[in-house]
Amino acid sequence: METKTERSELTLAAILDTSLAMAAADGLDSLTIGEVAKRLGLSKSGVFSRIGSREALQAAVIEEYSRRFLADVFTPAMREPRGLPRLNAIMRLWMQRARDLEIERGCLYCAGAFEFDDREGPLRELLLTHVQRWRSALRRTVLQAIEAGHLRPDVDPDQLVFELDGLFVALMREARFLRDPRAADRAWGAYERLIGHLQLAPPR
Amino acid sequence: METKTERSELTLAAILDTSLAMAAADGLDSLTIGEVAKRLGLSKSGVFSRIGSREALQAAVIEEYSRRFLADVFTPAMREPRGLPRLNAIMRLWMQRARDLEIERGCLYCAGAFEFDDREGPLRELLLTHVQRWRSALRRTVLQAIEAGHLRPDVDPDQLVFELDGLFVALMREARFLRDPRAADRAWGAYERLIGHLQLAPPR
DNA sequence: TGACACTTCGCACGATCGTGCGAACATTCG
DNA sequence: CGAATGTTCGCACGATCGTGCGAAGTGTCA
Repeated sequence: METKTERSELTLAAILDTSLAMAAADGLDSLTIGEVAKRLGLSKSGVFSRIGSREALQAAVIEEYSRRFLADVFTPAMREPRGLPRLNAIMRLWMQRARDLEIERGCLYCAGAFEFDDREGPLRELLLTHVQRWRSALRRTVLQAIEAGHLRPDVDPDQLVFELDGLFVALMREARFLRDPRAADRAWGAYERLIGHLQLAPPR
Repeated sequence: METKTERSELTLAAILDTSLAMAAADGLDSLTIGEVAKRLGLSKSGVFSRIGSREALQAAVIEEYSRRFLADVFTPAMREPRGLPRLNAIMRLWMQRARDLEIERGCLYCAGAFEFDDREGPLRELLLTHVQRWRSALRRTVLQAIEAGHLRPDVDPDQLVFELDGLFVALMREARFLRDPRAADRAWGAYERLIGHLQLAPPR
């Protein structure tokens, strides 16, 4: 069955893709309708009529980013067995996505966090929801690794989630602001050392 | 001797203080002359004539932030003996400043890093200079701790600086975006565990 | 007192932003 | 073919931005 892709859906997808790149790089604030239109060779009102409003576009960008993030990192890792193997897969895929894409394009979860840390409103709420949903998934995986006996039973899952998630914010800053090409290696090294100390049977 | 504080210097100091608060909270981008004027009860052109240009104000804010940061964290820590005591003092004062001030006002080094990660220009250069100067000081302290035999000789100082600095970016995000009141405790706990594994004589 | 320096204000400018509206265009259907 | 539907554009609006310029206020000193 051929999906009835109307022309509008194609332009909408193009708008979303361009907007995603702009927002990840410079933040959701500097995502302007005029700039999106210019990059796509459309008129400002042409873009506007597709998206309804600027805030709707920003919300759509957040949703789309979350969708791709989960598809790249979480979904493939779910094929690994529960516990430490799955946690390792998550971290490996996460870092791989960072190395292949986000060091160039930027990470919306990182940039957005510092944009919306003091601002109230539906966009903050939406971003927060997605970030916390991801952290819950991470926490669940950590708990399974403890239950499976892969990690020491006295591991505090919230503390570990804080450190794992924080590692990525640190990686993004190191790679994109300081522009240190060794950032990805440093982040992976930090993870290996961290998880090594928390395993039940230490590696050696 | 009474310093000849002209009226203009007082208003300039007030402008700088207000601007610093605005920039730390919402970023240097959303630091607008009109908003500064409104908060101070001045006219827009009154503010403008004091600062010369918007970019000059942003640059002055970066300088002032660095000055206060060093005065709060680095200068007092220099009174501690070289090596691990001084490193511990730095981390304690840094976290204390975070807890007392920056969780409320925001951290310019963190917010600025994600604002200027993809943008070129003199402001990026200025911010980068100050951040790297701070990291150099941190690195020097780590090296002294290794030389003094407080830390294991195989410690990679750049890796450690990455993790220490990254801990703060993670702390800021956790406290300000996710608004977790346990963020400061988690960051301090992560530091203690990290440094505990790198000491020559492990604590036990 | 009048002259002068300094500080601040009122006002206007061009640019850019989001948004609304009616016209132009393409496509499909009767 | 004409009518209808959906997509995009041109244009205008009010708001806000940084900036420039001349006038008003405020103080100091001859």
